Amino acid sequence: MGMAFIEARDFNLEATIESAQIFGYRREPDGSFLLSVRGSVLRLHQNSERLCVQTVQGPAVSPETIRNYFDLDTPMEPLFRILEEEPPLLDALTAFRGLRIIRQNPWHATAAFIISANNNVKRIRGIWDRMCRFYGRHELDFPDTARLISEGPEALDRMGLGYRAKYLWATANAILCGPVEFRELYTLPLDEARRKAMAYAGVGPKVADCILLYGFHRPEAFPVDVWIARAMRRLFFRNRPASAARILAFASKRWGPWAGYVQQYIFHAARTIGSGT
DNA sequence: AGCCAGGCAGAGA
DNA sequence: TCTCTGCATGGC
Repeated sequence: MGMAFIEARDFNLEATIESAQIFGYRREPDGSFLLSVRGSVLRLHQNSERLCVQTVQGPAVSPETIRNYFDLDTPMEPLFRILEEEPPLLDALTAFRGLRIIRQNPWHATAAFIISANNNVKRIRGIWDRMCRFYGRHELDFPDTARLISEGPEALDRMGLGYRAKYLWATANAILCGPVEFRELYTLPLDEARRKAMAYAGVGPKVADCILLYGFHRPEAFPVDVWIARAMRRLFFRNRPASAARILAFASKRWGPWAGYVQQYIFHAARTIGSGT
């Protein structure tokens, strides 16, 4: 069983994993996390600035891959400076300093956030687990597009996605048949990438920004869901009504390339610390 | 027991 | 472009 230690400064493993950017993981009683990274199952434990990585299943994962997966080589000072200059966001920074955006599998992000529409985190996790158990080789193994399609649309209908099943089915087929177009989302200008992403079934403005932020690591994307909309109105719009489009424009202008990162701190704070006062 | 959930698609104005 | 509605399901 391989074991490695990785120096990880300005990193908060718990906040990173539990901030609902990924849904397939298991929290162990001792506080460590079990999750699938690039096809292998890892057991992760953080001890101050040291990350302990154990390979539980599959080939050993290199430290470089771990650093890339958790975005550990991006200096966080610019983000911390931004958050320090925003009084409404100081609590979130204090609570979750070191929360980072994971470089997850693009298809996983696409599937997860198609499932997430008009849904709740508990249930999204339940659906994710069910799909891993049915399609995968183990309980953290989410199916790739080919595997999903191999079982036919009826199998997907039994996973509890409701009306989203047909969206995920259509999008899985589109991605499998057009992998080059899918990969273009890494490099296309943001608005063009948004339009391309929204061409997939079940992908609107919000899910498109989730796909770009979490799946293609484009931190300038800023998904506005009901939690973010509420928090932003309260923190920056004096509780006045503001459309999602207006909130997005505000965030992009104010935080630019870090908007998506700021969003993750606001989102996690809104869901865990609460929206009091 | 009804409201809500990391919204989207389609229709109509 | 904008607003409005129906939508599957289950947690609370």
